[in-house]
Amino acid sequence: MCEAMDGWRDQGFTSADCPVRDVVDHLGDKWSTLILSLLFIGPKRFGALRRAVPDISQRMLTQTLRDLQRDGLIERQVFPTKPPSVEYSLSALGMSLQTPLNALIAWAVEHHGAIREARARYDRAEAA
Amino acid sequence: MCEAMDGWRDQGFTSADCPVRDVVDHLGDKWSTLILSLLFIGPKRFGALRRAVPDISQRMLTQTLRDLQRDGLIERQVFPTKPPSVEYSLSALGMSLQTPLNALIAWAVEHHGAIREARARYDRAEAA
DNA sequence: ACACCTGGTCTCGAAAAGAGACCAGCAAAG
DNA sequence: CTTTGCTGGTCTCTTTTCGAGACCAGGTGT
Repeated sequence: MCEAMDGWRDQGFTSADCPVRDVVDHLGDKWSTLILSLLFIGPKRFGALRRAVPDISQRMLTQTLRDLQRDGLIERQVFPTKPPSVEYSLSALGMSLQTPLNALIAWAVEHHGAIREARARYDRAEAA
Repeated sequence: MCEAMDGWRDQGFTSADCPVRDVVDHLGDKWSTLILSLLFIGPKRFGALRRAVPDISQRMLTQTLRDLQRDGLIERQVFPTKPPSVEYSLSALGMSLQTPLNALIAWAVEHHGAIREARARYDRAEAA
């Protein structure tokens, strides 16, 4: 697809290592963006994240966190407390994502109404 | 999760109609972002999109386009040519997404290397 | 008559996600 | 001193989703 990236297409990206694919696919994990936006506020423990996103399964939370950690966006730190607690926090790389991601979130908030209207219109039209 | 959205949490969003969920989930469709980034360049026909993204199945392309259309981000126009051709283009709403989405794409391009390194580091560490 | 272009839809097997049980280790309650 | 609960996970099972590829209509070129 990097055919799309006007200025970037000449840099020799194939589908496989196209930055857009590589990065956006992960943000497209449905949960990743959500988790990141929570960590923008500050470090959170596993349980806190689970409570903050009630409809994520424990399994997916674990997996999402691991993926983000693997990509170097977040850091995992285990504290040897009585019930050992695990804290997740943004890495420097993760921090740098904050600005563009927040811009996107702001767009979402601003145009949410328009999208819901468009959806309703579409559904009404196809019902006929 | 809208607990996360500092300023927005008090506006009465539940999980169900939280703008972040509603919008980001769709961008998280893996293909949506890709298709949108192609349409930022200009209107494209179905076949052109399929050729531009070689590893998308026809089924998913159709579905992705329909979802984007439903959300009012793109418009579909049928031309009654000999083999009827269909052109997809951005709506005004879709246009407004261009700036924030491009910011994200720019981030992806800039930090792609760092992510790949982090990934390699992680994989090397867990292999031990 | 034949293959072929267009933009799709239908079916089927594989892969991924969700729900929920289960686990170890320790602490406080009873 | 047994029970209950908290911690952060993993394992299994079921449901959803996805990808590959066949098929379709209708017109055109050969």
